[in-house]
Amino acid sequence: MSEVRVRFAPSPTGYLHIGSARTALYNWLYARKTGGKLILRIEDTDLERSTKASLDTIIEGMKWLGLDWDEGPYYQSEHSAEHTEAAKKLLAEGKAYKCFCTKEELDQKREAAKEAKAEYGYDGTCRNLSAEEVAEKEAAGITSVIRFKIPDGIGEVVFEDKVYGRLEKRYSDLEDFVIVRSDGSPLYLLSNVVDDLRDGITHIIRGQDGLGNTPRQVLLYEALGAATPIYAHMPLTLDSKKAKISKRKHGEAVAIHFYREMGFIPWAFCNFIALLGWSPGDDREIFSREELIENFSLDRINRSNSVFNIQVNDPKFFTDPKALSINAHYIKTIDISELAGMVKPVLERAGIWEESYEGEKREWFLSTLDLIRERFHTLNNFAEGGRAYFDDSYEVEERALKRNIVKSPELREILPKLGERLEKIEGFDGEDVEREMRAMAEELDLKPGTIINGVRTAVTGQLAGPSMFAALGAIGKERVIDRLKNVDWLFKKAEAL
RNA sequence: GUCCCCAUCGUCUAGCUUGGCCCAGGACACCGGCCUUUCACGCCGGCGACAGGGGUUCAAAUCCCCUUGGGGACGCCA
Repeated sequence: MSEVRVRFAPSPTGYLHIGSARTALYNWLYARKTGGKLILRIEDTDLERSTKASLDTIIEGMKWLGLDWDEGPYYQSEHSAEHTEAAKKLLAEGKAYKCFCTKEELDQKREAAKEAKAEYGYDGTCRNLSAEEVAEKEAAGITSVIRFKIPDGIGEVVFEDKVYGRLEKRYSDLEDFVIVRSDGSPLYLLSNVVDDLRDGITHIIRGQDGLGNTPRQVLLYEALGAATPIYAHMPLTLDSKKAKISKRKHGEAVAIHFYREMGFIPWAFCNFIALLGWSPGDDREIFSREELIENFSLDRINRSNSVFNIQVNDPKFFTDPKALSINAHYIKTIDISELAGMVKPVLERAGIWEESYEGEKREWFLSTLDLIRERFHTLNNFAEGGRAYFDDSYEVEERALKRNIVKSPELREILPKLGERLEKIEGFDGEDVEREMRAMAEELDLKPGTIINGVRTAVTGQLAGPSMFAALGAIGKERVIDRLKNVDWLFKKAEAL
């Protein structure tokens, strides 16, 4: 059996979104699994809408996701001569014909048919023009498009889809479609087939929205005297209202770069989208690259569409909760030095990165990450909820302020005093600190929790976090004492509430 | 309007090919409890689905039909 060759063929008319990323991922997985090749081909024949900026974000997105390709990028627009050549061949063989209907006429007919609730396919006006009629119209300077001629008779196109099984389409349900515009430029249906032929594509893995094109493309392969590739149509990704995901409607929340900006680990994101329409057949949901490649197969792709459950205006989730939970899983379990490499750019962007984290403070940096990563969901959390561990510029959470400061105004005096007491103790290990706090609580006849939670709020700005004493150890004696002695800002904030 | 595809918890899904092991399993979310100085940590528990109706069969989530619902395609877009 010959080598598997698959392709990812985006059109550069926007950013890479969830749906296209998943298509890219499935193609990549299949190529890697079979030891085949993934070809990246840019379908830029729509010059009007294609942009360089869009192309760049698509490539960046692929790279960020870690989906590498073996050939390309190839550009469809560079092969338009081949496409029109193929069209001419079909024309010469009588498998296509020139159509002189104008766009306006056709639009009108389509509108009329729509209103009359009738079928609105092409009616075949120019299908049987004689050579003389064609010559006459051309002599009169009327421009024409080239239409592919659907075979006559009551036959049907039959093809096998890896996901949907055997599919058939009657010729009578197909209309003669345009393959070359009146300006001589080729159209997608044709270009796509010609390119796939040239690139030696063996398997076409694409979204189910391409299913309607398949019968026509199969006909094109046959007319061109070529064997058809193997098809695998994947179900679509819908939004929570069950509408197809689109850039226009959903904006940033479906853009790949959005997930990078929000602090996703690339592979965690791949892991998540892989599960939108595919499952291994058992309960596993977390896969390393190698495991996913190993387990992936086309025939375990679902047939039904899935919902990408984006939450809008949800204070807790900015995207599908499951995506977040998978990301959190990776944050918790990934190798700590690998995590450090991912947190670095986040801290840099937040302006709180220090070179020493890769030098003399590396030990401290790694153990601190390990301490706080437990309850984080995104990499950005390290610069948000984790900010106090790295810098003094942290904010205080309103909920923490209300619960731990507003209710205990006496802390305004107590916290600085605690700072002084801690200053006097020898070391700074958890036990000593804890003993000191509890002793102080007893002396003042307060619940230990009041002091401990007050300290948490003052020193980290957070309501939640790791064990307080471990946290203090990570932040360090000096900074802790400093923060405890200067709690006025907190109480001013509390008063301002 | 025509054609095509799909249909299991709120969401992602397992089970459907080869009916019985499924009064349907897991994950996320949600709710409750425990742990604790705290928590979007952890642990334990709970809620929660075979769209509806007909068949076939000793037996149907699994097979067949109809209805309903959802999606897609029908461009001189890709």
